[in-house]
Amino acid sequence: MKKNQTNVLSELRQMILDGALSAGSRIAEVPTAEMLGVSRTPVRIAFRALEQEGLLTKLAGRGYEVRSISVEEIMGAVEVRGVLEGLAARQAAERGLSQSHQQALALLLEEGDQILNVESLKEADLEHYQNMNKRFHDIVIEAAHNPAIQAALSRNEHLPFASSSALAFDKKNMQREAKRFQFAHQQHHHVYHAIVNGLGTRAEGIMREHANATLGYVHQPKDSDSLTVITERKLHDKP
Amino acid sequence: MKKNQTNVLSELRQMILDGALSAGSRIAEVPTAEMLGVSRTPVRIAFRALEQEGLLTKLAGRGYEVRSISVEEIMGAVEVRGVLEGLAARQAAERGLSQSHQQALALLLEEGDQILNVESLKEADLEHYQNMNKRFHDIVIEAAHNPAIQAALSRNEHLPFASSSALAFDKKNMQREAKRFQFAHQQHHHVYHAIVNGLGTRAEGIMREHANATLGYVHQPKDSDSLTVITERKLHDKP
DNA sequence: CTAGGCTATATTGGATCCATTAAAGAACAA
DNA sequence: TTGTTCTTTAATGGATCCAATATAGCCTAG
Repeated sequence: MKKNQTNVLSELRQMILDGALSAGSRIAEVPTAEMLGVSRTPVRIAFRALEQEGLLTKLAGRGYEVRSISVEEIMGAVEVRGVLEGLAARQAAERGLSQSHQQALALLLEEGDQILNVESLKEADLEHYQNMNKRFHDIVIEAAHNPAIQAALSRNEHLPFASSSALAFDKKNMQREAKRFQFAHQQHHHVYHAIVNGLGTRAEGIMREHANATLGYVHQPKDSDSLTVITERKLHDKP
Repeated sequence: MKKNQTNVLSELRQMILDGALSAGSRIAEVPTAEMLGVSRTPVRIAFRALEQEGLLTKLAGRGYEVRSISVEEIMGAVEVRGVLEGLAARQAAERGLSQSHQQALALLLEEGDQILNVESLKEADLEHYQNMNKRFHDIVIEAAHNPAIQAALSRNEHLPFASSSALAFDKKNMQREAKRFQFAHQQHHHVYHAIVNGLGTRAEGIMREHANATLGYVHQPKDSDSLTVITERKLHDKP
C-alpha cells in the first residue's frame, strides 16, 4: 500500500488510540518517518494535525509527546459534544428535515430496533449498534446545515477515545451495557420524534441528555503499560 | 523581521480577514511563498492550518481558494459560539470562580461601565469596549476549566470576521451601536451575577442570549472588490 | 467547423539537504 | 567530589529538488 499524507495521519492516530504509543511517550519526526517508511515531510504535517486534535503536545526542542488525557478532560469533551449536537438537533427541527434525511433516520431507528431485539447481546452486536449510532448522529448534524457545528466537532472527534478503553463498552458487564444501549436507543426515538414535529427546544434537550447519559459510563482505563519511547536510541538499540 | 511558521500563518490570515485576498480568490503555494519571501514549506503548513480554520478550501490540482463566507454561515458560527460559551458559563458557575478570576471579571465590568458612561461614544470607545469584551469572554471560558471548549472554539475564532465588515460595528449608526453595546454590557453584569452565585443554568441561558443578541446585528458586507487571483501568471504579468 | 486527443505547464506531494537550537553528557578545575 | 563549561548530538525549521497529476489550451483530423 502506498502511503500518502492522510494515510500517515490516520495510521499514527490509530496507533495512539490503540495504545501502541502509550500516553506520555515521546515521539520524534525522524524515527517515526523511518518506522513508517516515509520521509519527514508527511510526518511533520501529521504531527501538526494531531497536535490540533489534542492528541500530541509539542515539547520545544525535544519532539512531541503523546498527551495523557484525564477522565475529567474526556467528560469535558463529551459535554461539548452534547451541546453541539443539541444545537444541531434544534436547528434540524427548526429548519425541517429533508425527505432523504427523514427516511435515513427512520431506517436507522428500525435497524437499531432489530439489533437490540434479541435475547442476549453479543459484543459484535454492540459494535454494530455503535456503528449505527454514529451514522444517526452524523445525519442529525448534517440536517442542521450548519458547517460551524461540524468544524467544532471535528476537534472532538477522536479525543474521547484517546485513553484506550475509556469510552469503549465494558465487556465484563454485558447485561448493564445492554440496558445502557436500550436506553440510548429510546432517546434516539424521542429525538427523531421531536425533530420531525419541529420541536426544536425539546430535540435539543433530549440530545444533551443523551450525551450526558454516556457520561455516567466513563470508567478509568487500566493502568497503561510501560512507556514506549520512540527515539533514535530506542530504534537502534536492538542487539 | 525574520519570518517563522506562525508569522506566515498569521500574516496570511490577516490578509484574508482584511480582504487583501478577497473571497473567491485562487491562491497557490509557490507565488505566495515568493510574495512573502519564504519557501514553500511554511506556506504549505499555513495553508493547511487555514483550511482547518475554514478560511481556505483546497481545489484538487488547482491550488486553494479563499472561501466566501455567507451570512448564514456566520450566523451559524455565532450560534455555535453561543452554546459553547453558554456551557462555559454554566461550568464556571458550577465549579465556582477562583479569587483571581472573580476579581478580573469585576474589574472588566467596572472598565466597561467607565467606557460606556460618556455622552457620545466614539469609534475608539467601541473598539476599546470590544477589546474588553473579548477579555471578559476569555476569562469565563478559562474559568470553566474545560479544554475541549477552547479547542472547539479555536475553529470558530476567526470565521465570524472573515467577510471584512460583517460583524464589525456600523459606523454610520453610532447611536444604535451605543444602545447595542449598553445592552450587551448589561448581560455581562447578569452573567457575572449568575456565575458568582452558582446559578449554572441561568448563567448558561444569559450567555446564549448574549451571543444571539449579536446575531441580530449581522449585516451584509459591501460588495467585494474585483477578484484578486494570486497565481504565476498574475505575478509575472507586470509589463 | 467541431470534436477528440495530445502536449505543455501549473501545481501539489514527498524526499533530502542545510542551518539552528537546545538538551545531555563528558571533561576539567576547584 | 562537585560544579561549571564545553562539546557532541538529537531534534526541529526552512529551502530546494524530484516525481506525479490534472487542468487547460492547442493542434489536428474528420
